Amino acid sequence: MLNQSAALDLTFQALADPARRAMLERLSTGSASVSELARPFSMSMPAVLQHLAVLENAGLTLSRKSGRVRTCEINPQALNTAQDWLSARRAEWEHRLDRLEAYLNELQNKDQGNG
Amino acid sequence: MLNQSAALDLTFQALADPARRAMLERLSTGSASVSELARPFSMSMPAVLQHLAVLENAGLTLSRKSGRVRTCEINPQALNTAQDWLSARRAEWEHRLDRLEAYLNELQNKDQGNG
DNA sequence: CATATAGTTAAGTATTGACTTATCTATTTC
DNA sequence: GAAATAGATAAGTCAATACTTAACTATATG
Repeated sequence: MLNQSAALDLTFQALADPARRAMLERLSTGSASVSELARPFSMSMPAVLQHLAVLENAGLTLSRKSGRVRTCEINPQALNTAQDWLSARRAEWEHRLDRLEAYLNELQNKDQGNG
Repeated sequence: MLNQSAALDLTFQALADPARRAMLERLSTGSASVSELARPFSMSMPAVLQHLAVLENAGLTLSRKSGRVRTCEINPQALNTAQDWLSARRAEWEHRLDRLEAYLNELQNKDQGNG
């Protein structure tokens, strides 16, 4: 069990690499084998495996092996953590802007009363 | 000018650190000086400045100096890049699930026809 | 003007990250 | 069952991160 902050660390860290994002983009269109995921990259297989380990460790993907083929897929709830955090920040920030706007309106009304 | 992928690299990288997220959380409630942002942390001032530089370099924050005080704030459009990417992935992924569902329904209808 | 305050720069260290090559293990397929 | 295929593990390299302390520069304030 991982605390919220550590989960965000892993998630954002995993998303910070273009190769890993590309793998997620591929996976968001359907599951794929390791070699299939590796194909677009000019990168050794161990490098690809490390990227996949980062994704899986962050809970962004799942995989199971059948025969000699490992099939990877996106973990449904995966992006929630990240999206929720971003949404919360934006909500807070917009709330603050609303308050500021209300305050400015109030000031303006007072000015009109005084003018 | 930065390409889309490099911008995402910087953004997610910046978000991957708990101290930087905490600073953004603080800033999403209103602007703050450097020392104000530093206060909650048991971290040297240079370390705080480096975190702030990462945030600003990623376009997540803005700052200006007046007198001897530097005031930092959130950059409005900052979280868009990250949020858009996450939304796109989720959209793709859900679209795929919809297609799968449709396909499974189709299969079921055929089965009923054959039953 | 002396001193405290707010921030900045430089330089060094220790850890983590993103790879590499080489080697090795299972599974298919012919 | 020999050879190709799919993936895994080990170990090492190089650069980037996340800090540190020390020293320095402005701007306020008593």
